[in-house]
Amino acid sequence: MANRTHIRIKDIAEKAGCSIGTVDRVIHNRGKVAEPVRERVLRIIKELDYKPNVNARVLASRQTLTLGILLPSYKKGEYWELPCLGISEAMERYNEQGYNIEARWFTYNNPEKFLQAGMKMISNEIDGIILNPATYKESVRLVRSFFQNNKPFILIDSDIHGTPSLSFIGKDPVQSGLTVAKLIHQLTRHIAANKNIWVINLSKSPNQTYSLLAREIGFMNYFADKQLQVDYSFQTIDMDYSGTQKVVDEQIGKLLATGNPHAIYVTGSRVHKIAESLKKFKPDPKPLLIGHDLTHRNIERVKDETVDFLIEEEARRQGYLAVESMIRSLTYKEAIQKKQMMNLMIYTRENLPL
Amino acid sequence: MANRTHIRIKDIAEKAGCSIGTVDRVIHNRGKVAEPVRERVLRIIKELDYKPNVNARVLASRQTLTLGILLPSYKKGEYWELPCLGISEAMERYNEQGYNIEARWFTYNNPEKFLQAGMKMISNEIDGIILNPATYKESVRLVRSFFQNNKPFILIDSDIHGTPSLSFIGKDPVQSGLTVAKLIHQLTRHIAANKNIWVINLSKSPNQTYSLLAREIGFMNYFADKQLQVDYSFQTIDMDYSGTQKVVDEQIGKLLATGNPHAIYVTGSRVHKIAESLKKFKPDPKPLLIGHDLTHRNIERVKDETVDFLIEEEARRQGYLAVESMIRSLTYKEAIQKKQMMNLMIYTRENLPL
DNA sequence: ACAAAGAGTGTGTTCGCACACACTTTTCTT
DNA sequence: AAGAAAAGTGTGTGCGAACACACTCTTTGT
Repeated sequence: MANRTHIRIKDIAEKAGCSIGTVDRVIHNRGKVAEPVRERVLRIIKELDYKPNVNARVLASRQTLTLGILLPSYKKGEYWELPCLGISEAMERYNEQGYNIEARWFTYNNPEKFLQAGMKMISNEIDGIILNPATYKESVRLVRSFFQNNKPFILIDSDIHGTPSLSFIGKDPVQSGLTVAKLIHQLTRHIAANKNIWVINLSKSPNQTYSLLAREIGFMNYFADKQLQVDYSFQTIDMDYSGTQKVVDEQIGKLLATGNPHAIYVTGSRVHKIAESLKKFKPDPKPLLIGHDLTHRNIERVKDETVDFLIEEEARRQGYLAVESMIRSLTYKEAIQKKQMMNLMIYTRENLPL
Repeated sequence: MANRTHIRIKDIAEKAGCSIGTVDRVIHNRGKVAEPVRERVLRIIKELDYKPNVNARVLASRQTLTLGILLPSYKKGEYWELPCLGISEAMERYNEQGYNIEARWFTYNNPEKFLQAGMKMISNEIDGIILNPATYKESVRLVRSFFQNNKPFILIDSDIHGTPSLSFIGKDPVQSGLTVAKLIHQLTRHIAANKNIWVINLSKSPNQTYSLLAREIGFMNYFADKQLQVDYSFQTIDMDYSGTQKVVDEQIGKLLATGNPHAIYVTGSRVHKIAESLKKFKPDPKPLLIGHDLTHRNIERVKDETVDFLIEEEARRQGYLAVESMIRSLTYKEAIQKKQMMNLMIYTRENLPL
């Protein structure tokens, strides 16, 4: 019961010898306040370590926040569904609690659409933007416009370094590659022969190219650092994934004809496609298969152990945090952590969630 | 701006043709309400899917919640520090937001103390209890008292099945064991010889015994299921950890004299002790070393790769969620999920957090 | 028949903050 | 010097829910 633990703006006003209205003006940087008074109030706020009561704030300011969401288009079960689920979850949760958060969704499947949709958001009454950057050039252009139009934005999944974003939420793809390399190294180190490793870049949307490449770089770096090139031979395969399983099958078939790898690393989220192929060709011994992201299809393949390990970067949480960070920033002008790095999770059949 | 999205008790009152006071009485089950009115109100609440505004609630009800925390005693850097950090973090966060959460901490290092401290909490003005159960017998006794005295409680880390707890927060230790087994299996499968595995139970506090045993069971089950007994030979070692590294060293020294294992699984959180020993004896080839929990010391050993993998069960988050669940339950009478299972994380040098 | 007890209901204040508004005092204009 | 503009400040209302209180209308006992 007894709660004079929290200090209120009223307390500050009393100590500063002014009214709560003035304190309010200082806190929100609005209206005019005499300089000495402002300083006094700010000093007292610091001294008393004033923390605004979030509940009272939300209750009193019945503003509606409109978020603009700009992400690659996706089909059900694909990677981008996960961040979207996180975004929706966060919005629901905040709305239930009395906030008024709205979203305007935009998707893209090529750089032009990306730029186009992004520009639309500027004119609209959108308070903050959450986006995944497509190609570098377009992203830079877009971000510049955001900045000039004073639209705060948060990047998720892929970063554009040196950008004036509120925050980047995601993970260093190089680190992902390193982790996969460590796994493959450890899992194959007792194989006597020279180890044959495939690295498959399976993607269609050009936007993913960067992070896939970065993963590959991390992957290769691991082996280079440990000077393991003698024991391993690598083959990088860029598959232009056009949509059908058949195309994948064909290519895998051809490749298998040239030899059976000990391990396959699929740098994107479509490792299940490779798993399907492998199911058909049944190479013996079955190569170790590692990929990324907990999509439904990938999870199924881990369950039947055609995929051995999945790495994931808390895709869903990325979306959740993006919304949360944006709300905090917009409604309380709170400073947001510039980089919010996700954990890298390693999943296998035995520790799948659920 | 335009927000008639949320419905308020006032809206319900209007539709039901009564005052907000009456609605309030229905919602909180207090005071007298005519049966037909109560039913009408309840119906409307359902129909309109009324969700109370959390902010208004917290703001209006300036109650102080006192939580009783009953956990094993620990030194800095040990496992139980992690859940405690989570608990503190949650309390801080909620207090910052206008709640008034207090905690009363109790620790134990033997079953008697456990029971004793637990009983103390009943008499005190404690609104809810978060505890880790010690031995089975004492836990059952204590939990019965809680129940009879109408003290809600949440179990973390270890479960007592069939207990009338608000929630259990943790992970099935059998699953942990399975996961470690999978890792060790995969990591050693290409070793030609018969594989020699040590399972070390290193603990002093009897309360941990159960989860350690369960992990061992899960571990063994994996190999049994896959009928791998032919390829593997296991040696279970119960080390009565008395505190000094020396004792551990001695025992490890003796064991190594009898042969070099291919892999070592330490079922508790003290794998760093084994790592230290291994550093001294330098068995060649270095056995694979796997243990549990992201304690500082374990993290150091993963960094220098004397420990190869750590499994963890989101220890910190367990504490956080326990507090959060308790608050939700106490202040809003919200129903809490009976079992909140944590993710099993696999960590190695390349994907350590931070 | 009248008071007391009980059942059922409505009103008003409060929580801490946001924000609109009104107000006073000072400083410019011409 | 008078009026306008700017600078600076305080008050009041409302957000949605909790809770105390006061009130009306029955029912019961004597």
